Amino acid sequence: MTSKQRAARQGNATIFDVAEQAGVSIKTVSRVVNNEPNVRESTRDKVLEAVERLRYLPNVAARSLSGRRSRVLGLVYGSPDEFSYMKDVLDGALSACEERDYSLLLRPLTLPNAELVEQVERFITQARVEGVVLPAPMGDLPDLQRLLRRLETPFAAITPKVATAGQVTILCEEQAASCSLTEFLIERGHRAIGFIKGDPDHGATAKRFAGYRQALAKHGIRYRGRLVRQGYFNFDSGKAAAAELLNLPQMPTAIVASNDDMAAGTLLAARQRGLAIPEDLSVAGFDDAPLASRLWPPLTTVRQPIREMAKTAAGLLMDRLNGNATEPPVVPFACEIVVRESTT
Amino acid sequence: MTSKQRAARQGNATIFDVAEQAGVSIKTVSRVVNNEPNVRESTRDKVLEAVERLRYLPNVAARSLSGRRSRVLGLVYGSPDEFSYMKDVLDGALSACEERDYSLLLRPLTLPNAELVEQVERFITQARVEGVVLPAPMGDLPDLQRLLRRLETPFAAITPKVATAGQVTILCEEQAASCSLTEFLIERGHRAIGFIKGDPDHGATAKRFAGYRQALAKHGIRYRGRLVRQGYFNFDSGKAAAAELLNLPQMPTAIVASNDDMAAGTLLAARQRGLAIPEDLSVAGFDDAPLASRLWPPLTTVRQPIREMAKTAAGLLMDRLNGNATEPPVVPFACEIVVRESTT
DNA sequence: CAATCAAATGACAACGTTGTCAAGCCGGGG
DNA sequence: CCCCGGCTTGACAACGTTGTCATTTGATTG
Repeated sequence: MTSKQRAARQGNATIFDVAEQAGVSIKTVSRVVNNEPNVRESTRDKVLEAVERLRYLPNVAARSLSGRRSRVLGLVYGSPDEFSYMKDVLDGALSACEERDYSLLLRPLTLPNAELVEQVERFITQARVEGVVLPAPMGDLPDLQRLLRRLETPFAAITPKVATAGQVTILCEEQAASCSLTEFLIERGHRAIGFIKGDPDHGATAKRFAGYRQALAKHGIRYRGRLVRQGYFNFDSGKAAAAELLNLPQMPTAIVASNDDMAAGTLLAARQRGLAIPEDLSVAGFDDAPLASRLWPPLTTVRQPIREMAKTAAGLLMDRLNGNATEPPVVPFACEIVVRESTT
Repeated sequence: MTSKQRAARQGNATIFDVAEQAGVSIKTVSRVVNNEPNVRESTRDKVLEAVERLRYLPNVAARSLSGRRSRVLGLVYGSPDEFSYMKDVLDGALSACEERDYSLLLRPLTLPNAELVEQVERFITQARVEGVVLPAPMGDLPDLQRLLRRLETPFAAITPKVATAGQVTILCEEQAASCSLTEFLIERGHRAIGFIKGDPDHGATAKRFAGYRQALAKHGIRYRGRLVRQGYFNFDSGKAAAAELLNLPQMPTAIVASNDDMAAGTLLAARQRGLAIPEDLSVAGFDDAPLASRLWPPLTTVRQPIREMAKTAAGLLMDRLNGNATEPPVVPFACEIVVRESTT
């Protein structure tokens, strides 16, 4: 059986088949396929033609085994995380990987998790993951960062914090956005503005809260702790927190929830008290999840270009892995306020 | 440098290190690690101890290259698909893969797509994907099925159709569920029941519609085509279709939408006409997306155990790949009606 | 025209595992 | 006591690619 027949039968030609077809050595084929320099133009053409004809695709396992490079990126995320967020992260990361011919391996994690370090270490060493993308709030876990540094595995964190020295950091200006959102309400006459915080373990929580306080301070409005409640980025906690705020002797005229799911909970709590939105209460969220535009009334919220952020994160990470280190690796992204009908 | 030192430095021991440590050959280590028979108990213990001590993890690339097996499963999905659905599919498939030490590679596809076959072929051959999981509606694409058969790549389809002879088929009894849902409304006195169909390219669309008609027939209610509108499984199409139904001279007293997103659109259309839900109009959806419980009023809908279905799909697929073919590979799953407040 | 040097190409080992096949070991039957 | 056969074990090739280094080629220079 000739190699050509073998290729046809198995549906995948090897580098030997291409070399034979093009009348060169396998090493030259390798050079052409990997865009290495020092190949004569005519030779390159011959090889590319053979590649084309045989529909040759390099075997990733052999590549990974031979070279140092596995061409695999890892994506570590919290499995119960809001999924519209993860969808965008996934889309962005995958599209970056596709451009550079990388694979993306997923590692969902349930938090909190005592075995986190062990699980991720296993994930990285076994699959020879070259680099890891950490969408928020994964970049905020000190244990994880320490592990990645120990394994000398570069990573790209999407996070509102800037603590990841030396690593790719995709920064969303959440504090500024939260401040703008709060100001938007202040400018429309609101003075008693409630705020529902997110999960304390997420870096975004502090930033969004800081933006709220910053806006109050800027406009000389006294901060009142009783207008602030703790939530956990989910519907039920938002509903409960909102119910408390609406029970206050002096009910706020507006509530900012730290994400859309909690804003949806706020809407429900308001409805249960017979309040009209936005006439009796303005409500704003964060994230511009698909949910936001499906609710009634549609939510005023803050949109982050998550997909682009994730694509940039993965892209810069791969650039670094390949030595094209474009400094500085800290890239800020701006958020945008989306005004809908839940606010007056 | 001894192999032990090398292992310590690089963070990953090889099979040689383990063999040396345990005083056996690499082949014996391989046998132990892969749970192959015919290894003396005492030998097995020695090896396992060495594995433990060196924190040995087999190199997936070498495994893939050497054996026929890549231990990689592919998940082909439509990238704009409803993502709560994909989240469950992903969760389920990943958890099955984790149990069996497989990796899962994702291949999102935008449909319709002329290059579909080429893209998937590349995906499968390059990464040496052993088998493919096809969540609905991917299992309904004839081109894709033909390709997979040509590549001799087994697959597991999650679909309401039963057309995938010889392959793992995870069946959701959507017609029965749709029938029950419609009957639920009929039993509560509704006679003029509108129906919003889904995307014609999805297998689920026909099944859900058939269930609706079945229920009408069963209760002697005449089918009226004007009460049925075409939608495309998204919010806007649902809203438009509902608006048409609500404009009818004889407005339906209930509307069944083929998924929750279209039901959300229906809610909005009803609100814009000043209708009270469920007093003036009952609305029901399909899928029990997170959205369903966040809307007002919360949606009556149909829940499918998607996560379990995907886990079973991936699990059975891997069992087949490993020769543990437990026939028959057609597994039906029942749906469940979730009654909430959008129906009277 | 020979010497020199850079560019182009190739031979071969290495990557870490599994598959194949042969060999060693051990107990039981003739 | 020897032989047989099954359980254990090991030696070695193979998987398909890249890295290293040597060799060939071709042009340039003295």
